Amino acid sequence: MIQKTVRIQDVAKVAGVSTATVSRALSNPEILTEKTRDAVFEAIRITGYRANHAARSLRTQRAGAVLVLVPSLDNPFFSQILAGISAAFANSGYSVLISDTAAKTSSGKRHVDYFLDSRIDGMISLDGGLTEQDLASFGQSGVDDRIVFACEWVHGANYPSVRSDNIQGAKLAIRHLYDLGHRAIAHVTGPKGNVLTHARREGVLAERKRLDLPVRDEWIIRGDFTLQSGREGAKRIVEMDHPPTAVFCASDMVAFGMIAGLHENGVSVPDDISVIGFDDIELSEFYVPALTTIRQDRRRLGTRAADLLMGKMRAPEPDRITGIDLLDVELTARESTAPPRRG
Amino acid sequence: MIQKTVRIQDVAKVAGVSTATVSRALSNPEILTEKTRDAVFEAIRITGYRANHAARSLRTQRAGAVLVLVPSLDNPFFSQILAGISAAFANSGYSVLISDTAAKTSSGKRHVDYFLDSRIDGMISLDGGLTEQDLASFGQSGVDDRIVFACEWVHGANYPSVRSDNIQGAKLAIRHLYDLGHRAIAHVTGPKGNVLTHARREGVLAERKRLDLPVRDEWIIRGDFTLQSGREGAKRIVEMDHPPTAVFCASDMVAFGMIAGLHENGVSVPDDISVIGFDDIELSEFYVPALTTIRQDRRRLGTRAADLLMGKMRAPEPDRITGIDLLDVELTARESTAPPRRG
DNA sequence: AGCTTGCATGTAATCGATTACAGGGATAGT
DNA sequence: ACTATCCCTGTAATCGATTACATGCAAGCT
Repeated sequence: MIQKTVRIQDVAKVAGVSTATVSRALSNPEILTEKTRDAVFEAIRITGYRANHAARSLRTQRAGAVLVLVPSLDNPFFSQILAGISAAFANSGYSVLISDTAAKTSSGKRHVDYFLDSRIDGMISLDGGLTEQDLASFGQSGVDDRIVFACEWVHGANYPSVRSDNIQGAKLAIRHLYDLGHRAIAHVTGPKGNVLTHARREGVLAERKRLDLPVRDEWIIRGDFTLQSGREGAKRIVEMDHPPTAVFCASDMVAFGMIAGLHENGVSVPDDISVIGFDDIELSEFYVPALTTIRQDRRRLGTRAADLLMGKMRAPEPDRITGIDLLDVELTARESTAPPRRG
Repeated sequence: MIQKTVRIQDVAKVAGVSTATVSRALSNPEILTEKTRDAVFEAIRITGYRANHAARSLRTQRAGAVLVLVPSLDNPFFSQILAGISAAFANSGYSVLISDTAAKTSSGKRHVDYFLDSRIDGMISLDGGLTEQDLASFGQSGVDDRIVFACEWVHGANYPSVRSDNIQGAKLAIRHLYDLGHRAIAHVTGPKGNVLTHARREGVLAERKRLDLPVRDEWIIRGDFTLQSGREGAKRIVEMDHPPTAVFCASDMVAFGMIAGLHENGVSVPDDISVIGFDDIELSEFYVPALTTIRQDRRRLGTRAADLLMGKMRAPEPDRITGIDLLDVELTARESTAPPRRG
């Protein structure tokens, strides 16, 4: 049964008032007489009226939606951040659109298009790897001040961002391995150019230096946050003349790939080699061996970013605060790390 | 630099034509003279014009967006389905909105609201657990024929759906364990009321009967597709007087939880107990032991559903085909299953 | 030449909600 | 009683793109 659209006029007619009054009942109920207000709400109930989003959006020049850019939905790491964002926007009148940047590359669609088509009012990017071109487009379109980064960020650009203390996290990881007695420590990094890769490696190098640990170029292994890259890292390690006794992986997914890869080669974790990850996704507790890792407060990363963006979108304009909101991380020790085997 | 909005009028002025012509250049370029068309495109280039989505949507009465309902983004199972959906809609003019139904329950927002606000033209639900109330709302609003289910479906309701052959998958799993020599086989189900739970259990029971396997009530264990429920299942199993020698888990995530839980209790997989999952998410290959599982073609599940929905949305109306598109599944044998230990 | 046909383009109504401004009624003050 | 004030409500313009209908022009036909 298709029922033809109920317009604000229909409600007005039923309630015996003007369209303006109906509109006000919805946006400013307190300025109406109680009697009028009740009549309108009753009419809305009777007619089953629902505001047409397109019409409202056209008139108010606001889209009522925000876009979240996710590097990859394959990685369960992002789910809790998204949950946090969704929760924060739940009763705000904004819809949350999610777009997977990895999937989107195939189509030629650019993200600034969402702004330019006035489909969104703001954006949270969990992807720090936007192209120069994208960023330039944002600048030119004057939407710069409705963009917030979470988790990742863009090096050198002045967007507000919420992020974990990655350097500190990496230091904690190295320190943990050191305390267990490890000296030969390898690190599987994230992909080239990624800001997290850089920050975490920086933490590794700093702590390694501070503790005066032995250094070997081959112990810094390029990865890309995927399971597959962890497995490849494992292959590299088992072929080394001087293999490390412990590996710090730049993400939990990499750590899983690493442990799986070592396992395939008959190397046992943590008996032969210790492995530590980064993120503390839910699965880490359920891996075998349970993964020692650096915990990020993913949900808070999301809610903070959402609150930040809502503030930006509400602000009159000149509020060009581009602060960095740094969240603490902590070590979660489980089974995948242990003292090195006595040679 | 904020530049004021370029309207279709501005383009028309620059090109020396009417607004109608500009509009036509965008929607029906072939009906214009080459000369006019070029002039319009040139003017669009010069002015940097972008169509206002709200205005177009208001006039055409189409939202240009579809909504995908996901039970939980925590489960990486859904990522590839989403990727498939996104890819299918990539150049269709539709945006894809993603909503996590688990996260949404906290807010009072109902999914039919998206239709009623004319924010979306159609919906793909990966969640078969919509409330009666939701379904009734869809029916009343006459949006029934713009809804497609993928992966899950609603029992007894006549929505078109794309799904894997769950019964067959369960049978394959049981058969695989049987062939390895197992006779005492347990099954951790999905949550109560879920259609997948039902189908997979049905497959288990049918195959168990066909192979004349021993039956024990406690060998059917209630789960809910989560890691946690797998772990709890493991706890139940280790406390049994007559524990099974193999367990078929209703999802890979449950299987991971199961293996982790068994491990915590000193039970080794597959040496002591074999475990098989369902889904074949990417991680299954990287778990230790690598998980034997039933493979679903997740990406195709997504693209098929998307194509189906696009057809529905294009159709004149009466095309009320409510078919079921059943996709084949296959067994992927890995390390987590092995012949039972010789007592 | 006069008339039809067909095609390209223009004019203006329209989608539905918001809101500036106008208007009207009640209350209070002199 | 008359006027000023305030508050509530109504009228109508507006947001920007689409499209039914009108128009005008050129080509083809008799």
